Amino acid sequence: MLSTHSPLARKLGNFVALSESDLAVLDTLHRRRRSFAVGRDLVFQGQTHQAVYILAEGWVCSYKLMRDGSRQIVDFQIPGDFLGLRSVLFRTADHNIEPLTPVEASEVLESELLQTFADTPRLATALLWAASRDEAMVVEHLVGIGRRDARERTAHFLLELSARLTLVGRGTRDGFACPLTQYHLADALGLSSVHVNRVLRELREDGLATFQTGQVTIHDFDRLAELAEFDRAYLDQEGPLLR
Amino acid sequence: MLSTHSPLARKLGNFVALSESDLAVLDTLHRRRRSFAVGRDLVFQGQTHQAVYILAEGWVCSYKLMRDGSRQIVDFQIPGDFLGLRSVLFRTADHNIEPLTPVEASEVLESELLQTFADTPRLATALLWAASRDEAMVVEHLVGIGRRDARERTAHFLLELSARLTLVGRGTRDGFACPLTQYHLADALGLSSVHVNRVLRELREDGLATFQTGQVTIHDFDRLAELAEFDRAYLDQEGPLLR
DNA sequence: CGGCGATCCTGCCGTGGATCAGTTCATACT
DNA sequence: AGTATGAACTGATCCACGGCAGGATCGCCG
Repeated sequence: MLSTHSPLARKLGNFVALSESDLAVLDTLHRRRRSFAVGRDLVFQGQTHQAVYILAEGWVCSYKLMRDGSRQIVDFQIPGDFLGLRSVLFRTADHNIEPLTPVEASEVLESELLQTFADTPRLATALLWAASRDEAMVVEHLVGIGRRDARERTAHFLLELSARLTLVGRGTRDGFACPLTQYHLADALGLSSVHVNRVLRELREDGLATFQTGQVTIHDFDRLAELAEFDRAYLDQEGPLLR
Repeated sequence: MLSTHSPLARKLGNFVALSESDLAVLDTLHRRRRSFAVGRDLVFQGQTHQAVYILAEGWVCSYKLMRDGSRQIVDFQIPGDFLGLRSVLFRTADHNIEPLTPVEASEVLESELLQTFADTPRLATALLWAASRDEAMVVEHLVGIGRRDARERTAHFLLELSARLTLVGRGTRDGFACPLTQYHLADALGLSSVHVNRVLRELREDGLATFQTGQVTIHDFDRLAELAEFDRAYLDQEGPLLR
Protein backbone atom coordinates (compact mmCIF):
# COMPACT_ATOMS: atom_id res chain seq x y z
CA MET A 1 0.00 0.00 0.00
CA LEU A 2 2.91 2.30 0.64
CA SER A 3 3.99 1.55 -2.87
CA THR A 4 0.99 3.43 -4.20
CA HIS A 5 2.53 6.57 -2.74
CA SER A 6 5.57 8.58 -3.75
CA PRO A 7 9.09 7.23 -3.26
CA LEU A 8 9.49 9.88 -0.58
CA ALA A 9 6.54 8.52 1.39
CA ARG A 10 7.99 5.08 1.00
CA LYS A 11 11.33 6.21 2.33
CA LEU A 12 9.96 8.19 5.26
CA GLY A 13 7.63 5.34 6.10
CA ASN A 14 10.73 3.43 7.11
CA PHE A 15 11.20 5.83 9.95
CA VAL A 16 7.88 7.06 11.24
CA ALA A 17 4.57 5.33 10.78
CA LEU A 18 2.73 7.79 8.57
CA SER A 19 -0.98 8.44 9.06
CA GLU A 20 -3.37 9.00 6.18
CA SER A 21 -3.25 12.72 6.86
CA ASP A 22 0.56 12.71 6.88
CA LEU A 23 0.47 11.00 3.53
CA ALA A 24 -2.05 13.55 2.29
CA VAL A 25 0.25 16.38 3.30
CA LEU A 26 3.11 14.71 1.47
CA ASP A 27 0.89 14.45 -1.59
CA THR A 28 0.19 18.17 -1.56
CA LEU A 29 3.92 18.77 -1.74
CA HIS A 30 3.92 17.01 -5.09
CA ARG A 31 1.64 19.40 -6.93
CA ARG A 32 4.10 21.39 -9.03
CA ARG A 33 5.67 18.82 -11.34
CA ARG A 34 8.76 19.85 -13.33
CA SER A 35 10.85 18.07 -15.95
CA PHE A 36 14.57 18.58 -16.45
CA ALA A 37 16.87 17.55 -19.28
CA VAL A 38 20.15 15.71 -18.85
CA GLY A 39 23.06 18.03 -18.12
CA ARG A 40 21.01 21.18 -17.51
CA ASP A 41 21.84 21.90 -13.89
CA LEU A 42 18.81 22.65 -11.77
CA VAL A 43 20.67 24.28 -8.90
CA PHE A 44 23.81 26.40 -9.16
CA GLN A 45 26.43 27.20 -6.57
CA GLY A 46 25.83 30.70 -5.22
CA GLN A 47 22.23 30.90 -6.43
CA THR A 48 19.75 32.42 -3.99
CA HIS A 49 15.96 32.09 -3.65
CA GLN A 50 16.20 28.51 -4.67
CA ALA A 51 13.23 26.15 -4.55
CA VAL A 52 13.49 22.67 -3.09
CA TYR A 53 12.59 19.69 -5.21
CA ILE A 54 11.53 16.20 -4.39
CA LEU A 55 13.00 13.82 -6.92
CA ALA A 56 10.29 11.61 -8.40
CA GLU A 57 12.04 9.95 -11.32
CA GLY A 58 15.61 9.78 -12.59
CA TRP A 59 19.09 10.27 -11.13
CA VAL A 60 20.95 13.47 -10.33
CA CYS A 61 24.27 14.23 -8.71
CA SER A 62 25.21 17.12 -6.45
CA TYR A 63 28.75 18.39 -6.77
CA LYS A 64 31.11 21.20 -6.00
CA LEU A 65 33.39 22.86 -8.52
CA MET A 66 36.97 23.72 -7.67
CA ARG A 67 38.93 26.65 -9.04
CA ASP A 68 41.12 24.37 -11.12
CA GLY A 69 38.08 22.97 -12.94
CA SER A 70 38.00 19.63 -11.19
CA ARG A 71 34.87 18.71 -9.36
CA GLN A 72 33.90 16.60 -6.39
CA ILE A 73 30.60 14.79 -6.61
CA VAL A 74 29.22 14.75 -3.10
CA ASP A 75 26.32 12.41 -3.60
CA PHE A 76 23.96 10.91 -6.12
CA GLN A 77 20.25 11.30 -5.54
CA ILE A 78 17.63 8.80 -6.53
CA PRO A 79 13.83 8.95 -6.43
CA GLY A 80 12.50 9.94 -3.01
CA ASP A 81 15.43 12.17 -2.19
CA PHE A 82 15.24 15.91 -1.58
CA LEU A 83 17.19 18.22 -3.86
CA GLY A 84 18.54 21.47 -2.54
CA LEU A 85 17.11 21.25 0.98
CA ARG A 86 20.25 22.80 2.37
CA SER A 87 20.07 25.59 -0.18
CA VAL A 88 16.76 26.74 1.26
CA LEU A 89 17.80 26.52 4.86
CA PHE A 90 20.93 28.52 4.02
CA ARG A 91 19.24 30.72 1.45
CA THR A 92 22.14 30.26 -0.93
CA ALA A 93 23.16 27.08 -2.70
CA ASP A 94 26.58 25.72 -1.80
CA HIS A 95 26.64 23.17 -4.60
CA ASN A 96 25.37 22.36 -8.08
CA ILE A 97 22.83 19.71 -8.99
CA GLU A 98 22.99 18.04 -12.38
CA PRO A 99 20.50 15.58 -13.89
CA LEU A 100 22.21 12.42 -15.13
CA THR A 101 19.03 11.14 -16.74
CA PRO A 102 15.80 12.88 -17.71
CA VAL A 103 14.35 13.96 -14.38
CA GLU A 104 10.87 14.45 -12.95
CA ALA A 105 10.74 16.45 -9.75
CA SER A 106 8.17 18.28 -7.65
CA GLU A 107 8.93 21.86 -6.75
CA VAL A 108 8.25 22.81 -3.15
CA LEU A 109 8.22 26.42 -2.02
CA GLU A 110 10.11 27.53 1.03
CA SER A 111 6.89 28.76 2.65
CA GLU A 112 5.12 25.45 2.02
CA LEU A 113 7.99 23.57 3.52
CA LEU A 114 8.20 25.64 6.68
CA GLN A 115 4.43 25.50 7.01
CA THR A 116 4.54 21.73 6.72
CA PHE A 117 7.08 21.55 9.51
CA ALA A 118 4.86 23.66 11.73
CA ASP A 119 1.63 21.76 10.92
CA THR A 120 2.99 18.25 10.92
CA PRO A 121 5.72 17.75 13.49
CA ARG A 122 5.76 14.05 12.70
CA LEU A 123 6.86 14.82 9.20
CA ALA A 124 9.45 17.26 10.47
CA THR A 125 10.87 14.44 12.57
CA ALA A 126 10.87 12.15 9.59
CA LEU A 127 12.66 14.73 7.51
CA LEU A 128 15.22 15.21 10.24
CA TRP A 129 15.77 11.50 10.11
CA ALA A 130 16.15 11.56 6.34
CA ALA A 131 18.64 14.40 6.66
CA SER A 132 20.58 12.39 9.22
CA ARG A 133 20.64 9.43 6.92
CA ASP A 134 21.99 11.60 4.14
CA GLU A 135 24.61 12.89 6.49
CA ALA A 136 25.55 9.35 7.45
CA MET A 137 26.10 8.58 3.81
CA VAL A 138 28.24 11.63 3.28
CA VAL A 139 30.23 10.63 6.35
CA GLU A 140 30.74 7.15 4.97
CA HIS A 141 31.81 8.73 1.70
CA LEU A 142 34.26 10.92 3.61
CA VAL A 143 35.73 7.97 5.45
CA GLY A 144 36.07 6.21 2.13
CA ILE A 145 38.03 8.98 0.54
CA GLY A 146 40.15 9.57 3.62
CA ARG A 147 41.03 6.05 4.66
CA ARG A 148 40.22 3.56 1.95
CA ASP A 149 42.36 2.89 -1.08
CA ALA A 150 40.94 3.02 -4.58
CA ARG A 151 39.75 -0.62 -4.64
CA GLU A 152 38.03 -0.54 -1.27
CA ARG A 153 36.52 2.83 -2.03
CA THR A 154 35.07 1.70 -5.33
CA ALA A 155 33.72 -1.49 -3.81
CA HIS A 156 32.10 0.42 -0.99
CA PHE A 157 30.53 2.85 -3.38
CA LEU A 158 28.92 0.10 -5.44
CA LEU A 159 27.58 -1.61 -2.33
CA GLU A 160 26.09 1.57 -0.95
CA LEU A 161 24.33 2.36 -4.20
CA SER A 162 23.03 -1.16 -4.29
CA ALA A 163 21.65 -0.92 -0.75
CA ARG A 164 19.97 2.42 -1.36
CA LEU A 165 18.38 1.30 -4.58
CA THR A 166 17.18 -1.90 -2.99
CA LEU A 167 15.42 0.15 -0.30
CA VAL A 168 13.31 1.89 -2.93
CA GLY A 169 12.79 -1.26 -4.93
CA ARG A 170 15.11 -0.53 -7.83
CA GLY A 171 17.87 -3.01 -7.25
CA THR A 172 18.72 -6.36 -5.70
CA ARG A 173 21.75 -7.90 -4.07
CA ASP A 174 22.83 -9.10 -7.51
CA GLY A 175 22.95 -5.70 -9.16
CA PHE A 176 21.05 -2.73 -10.47
CA ALA A 177 20.50 -0.52 -13.48
CA CYS A 178 22.86 2.43 -13.31
CA PRO A 179 23.21 5.41 -15.66
CA LEU A 180 26.66 6.48 -14.39
CA THR A 181 29.81 6.62 -16.50
CA GLN A 182 33.32 5.97 -15.26
CA TYR A 183 33.82 9.74 -15.27
CA HIS A 184 31.04 10.09 -12.72
CA LEU A 185 32.67 7.46 -10.57
CA ALA A 186 35.99 9.30 -10.80
CA ASP A 187 34.45 12.61 -9.75
CA ALA A 188 32.65 10.94 -6.87
CA LEU A 189 35.53 8.82 -5.62
CA GLY A 190 38.22 11.47 -5.90
CA LEU A 191 40.13 9.41 -8.48
CA SER A 192 41.08 9.95 -12.09
CA SER A 193 38.89 8.28 -14.66
CA VAL A 194 41.93 6.35 -15.83
CA HIS A 195 42.45 4.90 -12.41
CA VAL A 196 38.77 4.11 -12.00
CA ASN A 197 38.99 2.13 -15.18
CA ARG A 198 41.90 0.07 -13.86
CA VAL A 199 40.16 -0.56 -10.55
CA LEU A 200 36.97 -1.69 -12.27
CA ARG A 201 39.00 -4.08 -14.39
CA GLU A 202 40.56 -5.56 -11.25
CA LEU A 203 37.18 -5.99 -9.57
CA ARG A 204 35.89 -7.68 -12.71
CA GLU A 205 38.92 -9.96 -13.06
CA ASP A 206 38.66 -10.90 -9.39
CA GLY A 207 35.06 -11.96 -9.95
CA LEU A 208 33.67 -9.39 -7.54
CA ALA A 209 31.57 -7.05 -9.64
CA THR A 210 31.10 -5.81 -13.19
CA PHE A 211 30.38 -2.20 -14.00
CA GLN A 212 29.18 -1.56 -17.51
CA THR A 213 27.22 1.36 -18.85
CA GLY A 214 23.65 0.87 -17.82
CA GLN A 215 24.12 -2.11 -15.55
CA VAL A 216 26.09 -3.01 -12.45
CA THR A 217 26.36 -6.70 -11.63
CA ILE A 218 27.54 -7.90 -8.24
CA HIS A 219 29.09 -11.35 -8.58
CA ASP A 220 30.16 -11.99 -5.01
CA PHE A 221 28.38 -9.78 -2.50
CA ASP A 222 30.12 -11.17 0.57
CA ARG A 223 33.67 -10.87 -0.66
CA LEU A 224 32.91 -7.40 -1.95
CA ALA A 225 31.48 -6.38 1.43
CA GLU A 226 34.52 -7.86 3.13
CA LEU A 227 36.88 -5.91 0.88
CA ALA A 228 35.01 -2.66 1.46
CA GLU A 229 34.44 -3.07 5.22
CA PHE A 230 30.84 -2.46 4.29
CA ASP A 231 28.51 -2.05 7.23
CA ARG A 232 24.93 -1.55 6.29
CA ALA A 233 23.80 -0.57 9.78
CA TYR A 234 23.71 3.04 8.76
CA LEU A 235 21.27 2.35 5.97
CA ASP A 236 19.11 -0.33 7.46
CA GLN A 237 16.25 0.34 9.76
CA GLU A 238 14.32 -2.39 11.48
CA GLY A 239 10.98 -0.66 11.35
CA PRO A 240 9.64 2.74 12.31
CA LEU A 241 10.97 4.35 15.45
CA LEU A 242 7.92 6.54 15.91
CA ARG A 243 4.62 4.71 15.86
CA MET B 1 20.73 38.52 26.19
CA LEU B 2 21.10 35.36 24.20
CA SER B 3 24.48 35.00 25.80
CA THR B 4 22.77 34.24 29.10
CA HIS B 5 21.48 31.04 27.52
CA SER B 6 23.23 27.85 26.50
CA PRO B 7 25.57 27.73 23.50
CA LEU B 8 22.90 25.63 21.78
CA ALA B 9 20.29 28.36 22.20
CA ARG B 10 22.80 30.85 20.90
CA LYS B 11 23.49 28.72 17.85
CA LEU B 12 19.84 27.97 17.05
CA GLY B 13 19.01 31.61 17.57
CA ASN B 14 20.96 32.27 14.40
CA PHE B 15 18.34 30.40 12.46
CA VAL B 16 14.93 30.84 14.04
CA ALA B 17 13.92 33.63 16.34
CA LEU B 18 13.33 31.78 19.59
CA SER B 19 10.50 32.75 21.91
CA GLU B 20 10.80 32.72 25.68
CA SER B 21 8.93 29.44 25.76
CA ASP B 22 11.23 27.91 23.14
CA LEU B 23 14.17 28.92 25.28
CA ALA B 24 12.47 27.42 28.31
CA VAL B 25 12.05 24.11 26.49
CA LEU B 26 15.71 24.18 25.54
CA ASP B 27 16.57 24.77 29.18
CA THR B 28 14.64 21.71 30.29
CA LEU B 29 16.80 19.63 27.95
CA HIS B 30 19.81 20.66 30.01
CA ARG B 31 18.73 19.09 33.28
CA ARG B 32 20.86 15.98 33.41
CA ARG B 33 24.43 17.26 33.54
CA ARG B 34 27.26 14.78 32.98
CA SER B 35 31.04 15.08 33.08
CA PHE B 36 33.45 13.06 30.96
CA ALA B 37 37.20 12.62 31.18
CA VAL B 38 39.62 13.05 28.30
CA GLY B 39 39.99 9.95 26.18
CA ARG B 40 37.06 8.00 27.68
CA ASP B 41 34.80 7.64 24.68
CA LEU B 42 31.19 8.49 25.41
CA VAL B 43 29.73 6.79 22.37
CA PHE B 44 30.98 3.60 20.73
CA GLN B 45 30.49 2.29 17.24
CA GLY B 46 27.81 -0.41 17.29
CA GLN B 47 26.36 0.62 20.64
CA THR B 48 22.57 0.64 20.90
CA HIS B 49 20.17 2.48 23.20
CA GLN B 50 22.40 5.45 23.14
CA ALA B 51 21.46 8.76 24.72
CA VAL B 52 22.00 12.06 22.95
CA TYR B 53 24.09 14.75 24.58
CA ILE B 54 24.25 18.47 24.14
CA LEU B 55 27.82 19.60 24.51
CA ALA B 56 28.05 22.42 27.07
CA GLU B 57 31.78 22.75 27.64
CA GLY B 58 34.89 21.25 26.05
CA TRP B 59 35.81 19.71 22.71
CA VAL B 60 35.13 16.21 21.38
CA CYS B 61 35.74 14.49 18.07
CA SER B 62 33.62 11.91 16.31
CA TYR B 63 35.50 9.31 14.32
CA LYS B 64 35.32 5.96 12.63
CA LEU B 65 37.78 3.16 13.14
CA MET B 66 39.07 1.12 10.23
CA ARG B 67 40.05 -2.52 10.33
CA ASP B 68 43.73 -1.68 9.96
CA GLY B 69 43.62 0.47 13.09
CA SER B 70 43.72 3.80 11.33
CA ARG B 71 40.90 6.18 12.01
CA GLN B 72 39.13 8.96 10.22
CA ILE B 73 37.97 11.86 12.33
CA VAL B 74 34.74 13.03 10.79
CA ASP B 75 34.21 16.19 12.76
CA PHE B 76 35.09 18.05 15.90
CA GLN B 77 32.26 19.25 18.11
CA ILE B 78 32.34 22.39 20.20
CA PRO B 79 29.89 23.76 22.78
CA GLY B 80 26.35 23.98 21.43
CA ASP B 81 26.70 20.93 19.21
CA PHE B 82 24.69 17.74 19.55
CA LEU B 83 26.53 14.49 20.21
CA GLY B 84 25.15 11.26 18.89
CA LEU B 85 21.97 12.62 17.35
CA ARG B 86 22.31 10.21 14.44
CA SER B 87 22.85 7.34 16.84
CA VAL B 88 19.38 7.84 18.31
CA LEU B 89 17.64 8.24 15.01
CA PHE B 90 19.31 5.07 13.77
CA ARG B 91 19.18 3.30 17.11
CA THR B 92 22.77 2.18 16.71
CA ALA B 93 25.87 4.35 16.72
CA ASP B 94 27.88 4.36 13.52
CA HIS B 95 30.85 6.16 15.03
CA ASN B 96 32.78 6.82 18.23
CA ILE B 97 32.89 10.05 20.18
CA GLU B 98 35.97 10.94 22.18
CA PRO B 99 36.47 13.88 24.55
CA LEU B 100 39.60 15.87 23.72
CA THR B 101 39.27 17.98 26.84
CA PRO B 102 37.29 17.50 30.04
CA VAL B 103 33.70 17.67 28.86
CA GLU B 104 30.42 18.85 30.34
CA ALA B 105 27.34 17.63 28.51
CA SER B 106 23.61 17.37 29.11
CA GLU B 107 22.05 13.98 28.55
CA VAL B 108 18.79 14.01 26.64
CA LEU B 109 16.57 10.95 26.47
CA GLU B 110 15.20 9.73 23.20
CA SER B 111 11.64 10.18 24.46
CA GLU B 112 12.29 13.75 25.58
CA LEU B 113 13.77 14.56 22.23
CA LEU B 114 10.91 13.17 20.19
CA GLN B 115 8.44 14.86 22.51
CA THR B 116 10.21 18.16 22.02
CA PHE B 117 9.93 17.79 18.27
CA ALA B 118 6.21 17.15 18.56
CA ASP B 119 5.54 19.98 21.03
CA THR B 120 7.75 22.62 19.52
CA PRO B 121 7.86 22.43 15.73
CA ARG B 122 9.88 25.62 15.65
CA LEU B 123 12.65 23.90 17.50
CA ALA B 124 12.39 20.89 15.23
CA THR B 125 12.93 23.21 12.29
CA ALA B 126 15.88 24.79 14.02
CA LEU B 127 17.37 21.38 14.68
CA LEU B 128 16.86 20.40 11.07
CA TRP B 129 18.77 23.49 10.17
CA ALA B 130 21.55 22.64 12.58
CA ALA B 131 21.74 19.14 11.14
CA SER B 132 21.93 20.61 7.64
CA ARG B 133 24.71 22.87 8.69
CA ASP B 134 26.59 19.91 10.12
CA GLU B 135 26.08 18.10 6.88
CA ALA B 136 27.37 21.10 4.96
CA MET B 137 30.52 20.98 7.03
CA VAL B 138 31.00 17.29 6.45
CA VAL B 139 30.51 17.93 2.74
CA GLU B 140 33.13 20.65 2.78
CA HIS B 141 35.40 18.27 4.62
CA LEU B 142 34.73 15.64 1.98
CA VAL B 143 35.53 18.03 -0.84
CA GLY B 144 38.71 18.96 0.97
CA ILE B 145 39.92 15.41 1.24
CA GLY B 146 38.87 14.54 -2.29
CA ARG B 147 40.08 17.53 -4.24
CA ARG B 148 42.44 19.65 -2.20
CA ASP B 149 46.12 18.92 -1.62
CA ALA B 150 47.58 18.75 1.87
CA ARG B 151 48.34 22.50 2.14
CA GLU B 152 44.94 23.68 0.93
CA ARG B 153 43.20 21.10 3.06
CA THR B 154 44.99 22.13 6.22
CA ALA B 155 44.40 25.82 5.53
CA HIS B 156 40.72 25.18 4.95
CA PHE B 157 40.43 23.22 8.12
CA LEU B 158 41.94 25.98 10.23
CA LEU B 159 39.67 28.58 8.66
CA GLU B 160 36.57 26.52 9.22
CA LEU B 161 37.40 25.96 12.87
CA SER B 162 38.06 29.64 13.24
CA ALA B 163 34.70 30.55 11.69
CA ARG B 164 32.77 28.08 13.84
CA LEU B 165 34.43 29.20 17.04
CA THR B 166 33.89 32.83 16.18
CA LEU B 167 30.15 32.11 15.80
CA VAL B 168 29.96 30.93 19.42
CA GLY B 169 32.25 33.67 20.67
CA ARG B 170 35.37 31.59 21.27
CA GLY B 171 37.65 32.87 18.56
CA THR B 172 38.44 35.81 16.34
CA ARG B 173 39.77 36.25 12.84
CA ASP B 174 43.26 36.34 14.35
CA GLY B 175 43.14 32.96 16.02
CA PHE B 176 41.67 30.79 18.73
CA ALA B 177 42.50 28.49 21.61
CA CYS B 178 42.68 24.93 20.35
CA PRO B 179 43.32 21.70 22.26
CA LEU B 180 44.17 19.62 19.19
CA THR B 181 47.48 17.87 18.55
CA GLN B 182 49.03 17.29 15.15
CA TYR B 183 47.85 13.70 15.42
CA HIS B 184 44.27 14.88 15.59
CA LEU B 185 44.84 16.99 12.50
CA ALA B 186 46.30 14.00 10.70
CA ASP B 187 43.33 11.79 11.55
CA ALA B 188 40.93 14.49 10.48
CA LEU B 189 42.67 15.48 7.27
CA GLY B 190 43.46 11.98 6.05
CA LEU B 191 47.21 12.64 6.23
CA SER B 192 50.05 11.17 8.25
CA SER B 193 51.13 13.13 11.29
CA VAL B 194 54.53 13.46 9.71
CA HIS B 195 53.13 15.17 6.69
CA VAL B 196 50.88 17.39 8.80
CA ASN B 197 53.96 18.56 10.59
CA ARG B 198 55.66 19.50 7.34
CA VAL B 199 52.60 21.33 6.05
CA LEU B 200 52.25 23.29 9.28
CA ARG B 201 55.88 24.30 9.02
CA GLU B 202 55.28 25.56 5.48
CA LEU B 203 52.24 27.57 6.53
CA ARG B 204 54.24 29.08 9.37
CA GLU B 205 57.25 29.88 7.17
CA ASP B 206 54.97 31.47 4.58
CA GLY B 207 53.56 33.75 7.27
CA LEU B 208 50.04 32.35 6.94
CA ALA B 209 49.26 30.70 10.26
CA THR B 210 50.90 29.16 13.30
CA PHE B 211 49.60 26.04 14.98
CA GLN B 212 50.99 25.32 18.40
CA THR B 213 49.54 23.25 21.17
CA GLY B 214 46.82 25.27 22.77
CA GLN B 215 46.77 28.17 20.35
CA VAL B 216 46.22 28.72 16.65
CA THR B 217 47.28 32.10 15.28
CA ILE B 218 46.18 33.29 11.87
CA HIS B 219 48.72 35.74 10.49
CA ASP B 220 47.19 36.49 7.11
CA PHE B 221 43.51 35.60 6.89
CA ASP B 222 43.04 36.73 3.30
CA ARG B 223 45.95 34.84 1.79
CA LEU B 224 44.99 31.79 3.77
CA ALA B 225 41.39 32.00 2.53
CA GLU B 226 42.68 32.43 -1.01
CA LEU B 227 44.89 29.36 -0.71
CA ALA B 228 42.06 27.26 0.68
CA GLU B 229 39.30 28.48 -1.65
CA PHE B 230 37.50 29.17 1.58
CA ASP B 231 33.89 30.21 1.17
CA ARG B 232 32.14 31.03 4.35
CA ALA B 233 28.68 31.16 2.80
CA TYR B 234 27.87 27.76 4.20
CA LEU B 235 28.55 28.87 7.73
CA ASP B 236 27.26 32.41 7.67
CA GLN B 237 23.69 33.32 8.14
CA GLU B 238 22.41 36.84 7.75
CA GLY B 239 19.79 36.57 10.46
CA PRO B 240 16.98 34.20 11.34
CA LEU B 241 14.96 32.73 8.48
CA LEU B 242 11.95 32.04 10.65
CA ARG B 243 10.76 35.01 12.67
C1' DC C 1 28.50 4.71 -46.17
C1' DG C 2 31.93 7.51 -43.48
C1' DG C 3 32.83 10.98 -39.96
C1' DC C 4 32.29 12.41 -35.17
C1' DG C 5 31.74 12.43 -30.26
C1' DA C 6 31.42 9.62 -26.07
C1' DT C 7 33.10 6.22 -23.59
C1' DC C 8 36.20 2.69 -22.45
C1' DC C 9 40.75 0.83 -22.25
C1' DT C 10 46.08 0.55 -21.92
C1' DG C 11 51.18 1.77 -21.29
C1' DC C 12 54.57 4.74 -19.50
C1' DC C 13 56.45 8.02 -16.45
C1' DG C 14 56.21 11.64 -12.80
C1' DT C 15 54.96 12.89 -8.03
C1' DG C 16 52.61 13.77 -3.58
C1' DG C 17 52.32 11.87 0.34
C1' DA C 18 53.05 7.38 3.30
C1' DT C 19 56.25 4.91 5.86
C1' DC C 20 60.32 4.09 8.47
C1' DA C 21 63.68 5.36 11.46
C1' DG C 22 65.20 8.25 13.77
C1' DT C 23 66.49 13.32 16.75
C1' DT C 24 65.07 17.28 19.43
C1' DC C 25 62.37 19.61 22.76
C1' DA C 26 59.28 20.35 26.73
C1' DT C 27 56.92 19.09 30.64
C1' DA C 28 56.20 15.87 34.71
C1' DC C 29 57.77 12.61 37.91
C1' DT C 30 61.25 10.83 41.45
C1' DA D 1 69.78 16.26 38.41
C1' DG D 2 68.14 12.23 36.07
C1' DT D 3 64.67 9.72 33.88
C1' DA D 4 60.43 9.02 31.49
C1' DT D 5 56.99 10.47 28.22
C1' DG D 6 54.75 12.44 24.58
C1' DA D 7 54.76 15.87 21.11
C1' DA D 8 57.20 18.10 17.40
C1' DC D 9 60.33 17.72 13.83
C1' DT D 10 63.50 15.75 9.89
C1' DG D 11 65.58 12.98 6.02
C1' DA D 12 65.54 8.83 2.98
C1' DT D 13 62.99 5.65 0.47
C1' DC D 14 58.85 3.70 -1.75
C1' DC D 15 54.45 3.22 -3.99
C1' DA D 16 49.59 4.36 -5.21
C1' DC D 17 47.66 7.19 -8.02
C1' DG D 18 47.60 11.05 -11.56
C1' DG D 19 48.71 12.86 -16.19
C1' DC D 20 49.42 12.23 -20.79
C1' DA D 21 49.04 10.12 -25.09
C1' DG D 22 47.29 6.85 -28.19
C1' DG D 23 43.92 3.40 -29.61
C1' DA D 24 39.64 0.59 -29.76
C1' DT D 25 34.64 0.50 -29.78
C1' DC D 26 30.04 2.00 -30.27
C1' DG D 27 26.06 4.78 -31.46
C1' DC D 28 24.37 8.74 -33.94
C1' DC D 29 23.66 11.60 -37.82
C1' DG D 30 24.22 13.49 -42.42
